[in-house]
Amino acid sequence: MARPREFDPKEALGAIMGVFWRNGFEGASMQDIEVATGLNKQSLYRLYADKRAMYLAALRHYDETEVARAGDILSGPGAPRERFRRLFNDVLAETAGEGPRRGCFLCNASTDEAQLDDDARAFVNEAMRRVEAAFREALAVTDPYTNDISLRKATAVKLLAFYFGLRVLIKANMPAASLKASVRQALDEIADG
Amino acid sequence: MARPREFDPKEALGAIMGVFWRNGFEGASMQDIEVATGLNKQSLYRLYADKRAMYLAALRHYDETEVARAGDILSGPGAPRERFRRLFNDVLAETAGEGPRRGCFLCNASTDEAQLDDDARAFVNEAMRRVEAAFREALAVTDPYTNDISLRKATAVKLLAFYFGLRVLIKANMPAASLKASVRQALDEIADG
DNA sequence: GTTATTACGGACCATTTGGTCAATAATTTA
DNA sequence: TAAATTATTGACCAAATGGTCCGTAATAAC
Repeated sequence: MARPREFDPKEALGAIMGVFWRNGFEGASMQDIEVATGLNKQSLYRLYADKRAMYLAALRHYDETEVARAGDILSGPGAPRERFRRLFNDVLAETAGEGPRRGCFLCNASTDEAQLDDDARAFVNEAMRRVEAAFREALAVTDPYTNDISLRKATAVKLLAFYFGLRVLIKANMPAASLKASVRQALDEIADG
Repeated sequence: MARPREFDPKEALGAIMGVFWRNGFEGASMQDIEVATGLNKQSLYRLYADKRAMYLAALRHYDETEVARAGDILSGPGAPRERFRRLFNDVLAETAGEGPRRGCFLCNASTDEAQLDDDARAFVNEAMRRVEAAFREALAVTDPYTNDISLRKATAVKLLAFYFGLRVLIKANMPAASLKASVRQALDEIADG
């Protein structure tokens, strides 16, 4: 039929996500995106209607990779405390190397709120709710969370706040040792059957 | 000597802070700032060298007002749990009305990191450390925190993460009732002599 | 009132922004 | 090989960006 595409759209999307994750919506210029993807504008604009569509696609991609990863960890084996230990350790891994601490794209996006259209804002809020739901389900596997629904809900939101706050502190370069100690305490407060 | 200024620079700074708080660095245009302050560019540029200087001044202003307010609350009377109850209630007050939920300027600024110069980044991180120190001091007034320093430090960072996470969730429009329940649980976990 | 000094406001500037167009190159079908 | 279709590229555009300049207005000192 016609000339085949020379690049992988999924790979490009990954690069786009990286740029928005690091720079935010306004902070990312189309030139940044061109450089990061190695594509020029025309190729990008054939994939996405405009910059907002790219941002939304980046959010979705984050949801399908990073958020899904957290979901997988939480739905794995073990009692709640063990599940959250895996999750928090996974997050803390970012503090190990000397690499850049990117924080949580959802938190960053939530901050960008003023610039975001309704679709993006709604998506961010909904993704956060899904993380909350995953937290609740991870708790529900043992008592007292299995039966005490309001305890389960409150604990899930409390851990969710801790989780996002942890990622903020990671981005703010809080020393890894401090963060580890706080994680240990947060985990100890999870009831373990 | 000369014509007196017709506006109050502190008032203008308050308006500037509001704009950056809401929109972030890149998201705030000079025009936004002109509108918010009611001043034109020339007057603004006589107060500040450039946009970055305005942003840094806005951060300092936030530190001197909002962060200081948190410090005041935490250094007030009462056992740790009571102090943190006051702090968290103060934060939750933002969820009461239908007004905009601005979140925490420090968190937002931390997110803007890529755009920020070293001064601003350093200031944000340092301000967060000061909040952490205020948390530690609020805990230190009663046992077991008075004597167990490592417990005090870990608890302070844990509460700090919860605090920032709470503000992220507030901005993400999490229902006030959920947040309140999580706060109650977080408070209950503070040892109270 | 004159002069020096400062504030103000709008016109102005170069650059960058997100976004488009048209010309060319590559590929498949017929 | 010819035609049709699509990818790629760089030139291009209007608008908005951060920032400057300059003429005018207002005030204080003398």
